[in-house]
Amino acid sequence: MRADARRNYERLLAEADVAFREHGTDASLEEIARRAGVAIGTLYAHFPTRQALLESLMRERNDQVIGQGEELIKERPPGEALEAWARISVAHTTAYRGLAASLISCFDDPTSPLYGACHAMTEMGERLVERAREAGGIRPDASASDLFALITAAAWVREQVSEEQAERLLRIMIDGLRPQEG
Amino acid sequence: MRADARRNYERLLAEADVAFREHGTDASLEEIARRAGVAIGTLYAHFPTRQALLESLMRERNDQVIGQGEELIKERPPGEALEAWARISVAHTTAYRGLAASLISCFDDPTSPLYGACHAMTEMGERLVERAREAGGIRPDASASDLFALITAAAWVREQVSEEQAERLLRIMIDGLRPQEG
DNA sequence: ACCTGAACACCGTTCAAGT
DNA sequence: ACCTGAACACCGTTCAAGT
Repeated sequence: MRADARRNYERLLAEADVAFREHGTDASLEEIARRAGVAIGTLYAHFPTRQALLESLMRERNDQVIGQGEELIKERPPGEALEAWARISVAHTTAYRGLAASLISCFDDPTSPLYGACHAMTEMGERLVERAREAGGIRPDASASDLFALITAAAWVREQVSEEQAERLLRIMIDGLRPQEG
Repeated sequence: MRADARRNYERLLAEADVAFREHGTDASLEEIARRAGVAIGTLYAHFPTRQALLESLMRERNDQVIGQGEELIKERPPGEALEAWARISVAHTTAYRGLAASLISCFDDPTSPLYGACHAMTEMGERLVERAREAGGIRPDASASDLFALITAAAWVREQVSEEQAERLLRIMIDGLRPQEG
């Protein structure tokens, strides 16, 4: 990659982050290009779709979330690790308004640039769920895709509503994941 | 209201319903006007905002949901009534893609045309929650706003994902609403 | 009292032409 | 190898002019 191209790439990512933070994932691509000091065609050359841009922005952060899952598995009892990782993932999915929707909609779309990210998260979820299930910490029928739906739903609520309210629903969902009597 | 105005009003509502069903609540207003056979200005004269249009579309349906809540209170035990009404409300909120977001975002915005609908739903939720709480059917700290968040979150998931997956998460959320051990 | 539709501002996306 | 920006298609919203 040529040096000027690399520089444009970095500036586009930085401005996209600013714009997505401020206006959500629907932010204007033209404004991102303008603020990065490049023509709109340059943005499209580097990122053919909005999802591709989003994927590049999330990549590092996503790796971190997976890494934190590994650590939790090593250091914490099953139920605790699962809940802690769910909370980390919700916070992660709250980076931009609209991100939760982008993530859940690529869950079963292998052609999406974000599919890899979803898949990696689901695999880590699978390990945490499996471990908690063996320990009897969660209901036996709970799956990794339930956890994924729970995380994105909690993040979506968090986008729209007070932190207190979002926390209350997250509490209810996590409790609902535990073994049920009767 | 003049007869021709009334006719335009009705046609706009009918076409908006078609468009929202097909493209979600972000459907093109210009297309709705075009299909209704009126100029775009006429649409704006009848419905100053997209939310106002949505509100008119939901009004009847909303009254029905409240009415069904009344019946459930009369005919069913507290826990059962609550769960049944939650399911009815989720289905109601699934009418158009994007409706769950519109509803939750007007929850604490009294200036929104949809505020009345949210408020009515929350009041009915309050009655059902109160009744279930007295019977010990739900956790003592659960509130009507928790129920509202739960319903919209479940509807949002349903918009994005298979009915089976949505049902699984709804089951988890409703179970999490029950009294928790420990 | 209601309707029309041009006008304005904005956006996503492509692609021929430039360096 | 990469960048530019005009061109096209589309949309939301307003408002002066018409009936």
